[in-house]
Amino acid sequence: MPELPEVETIRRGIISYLINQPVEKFIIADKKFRAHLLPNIEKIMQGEKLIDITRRGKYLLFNFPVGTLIIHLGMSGSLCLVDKNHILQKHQHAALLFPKNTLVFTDPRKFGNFFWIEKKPLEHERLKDLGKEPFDNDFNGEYLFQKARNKKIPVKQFLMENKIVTGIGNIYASEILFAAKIKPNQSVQKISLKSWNKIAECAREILKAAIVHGGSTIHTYVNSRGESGGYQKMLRVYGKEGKKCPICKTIIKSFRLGQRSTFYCPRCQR
DNA sequence: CGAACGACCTGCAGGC
DNA sequence: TGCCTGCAGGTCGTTC
Repeated sequence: MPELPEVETIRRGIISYLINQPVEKFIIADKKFRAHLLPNIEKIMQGEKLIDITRRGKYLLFNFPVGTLIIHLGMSGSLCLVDKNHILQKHQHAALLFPKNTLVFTDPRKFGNFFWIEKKPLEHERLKDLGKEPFDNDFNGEYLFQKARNKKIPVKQFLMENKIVTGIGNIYASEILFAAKIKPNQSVQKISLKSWNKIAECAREILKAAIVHGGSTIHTYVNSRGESGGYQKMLRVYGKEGKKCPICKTIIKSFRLGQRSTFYCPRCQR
């Protein structure tokens, strides 16, 4: 579900409701989801005031004075704000109760992860090797070009490597390469600096537009209504196999690349 | 070392 | 209606 735009949309959607609020209670409803936490975490977090919610790649960081709760939503995870009297439903594995709202973590497939780290969250094992953020000033064609040396993989898989650039997943990788007019299976060895610049530029544009429109999937995180994000209807190739290319009307094709479905226009992308 | 692939989970759509 | 297969927004660990 969540790539960078969805995670960022969640962050923006909940932060104003929760910032500076103390945690009244932290509930772990399902012991089997991937909660890498201390046994006494409920006690540790009780009464702690939420200082800020930040993001690194697809990870959300809930910063408290005593430490940081790091949340990754996996494939099917979501966070939503519900009323105080909410009763946890199926697949709702954890909840953070604040004075005015409750934040609920829902994740049918249980690929999502919770971590707790006391100091320096960016040095957490899962975060320390992440690549550049697409919106970093020095994320550009030159950076990608350098990273691609010594690599022999298709460009789409390259863009989905979090050690190269964080936050681009299966949907946006296809969308970005369509915008950049590059074939998903093009070897990174064959891509010119000029094309890398185009890819970097398109990545920023696509991701920015997706954030502005509330992501492609879940949109409303308040009162738990799971609506589609506004960017869903702006997708140009992802999930469009058999439909016409919005630019040239050629039929969009799809194939498997690295075990992931991949979409492209055979005429626009070369 | 990089690259390929199975594993982790549950739900749903489609074919028979 | 039910069973089977394959697929779904991610990423880790193992193997070659």
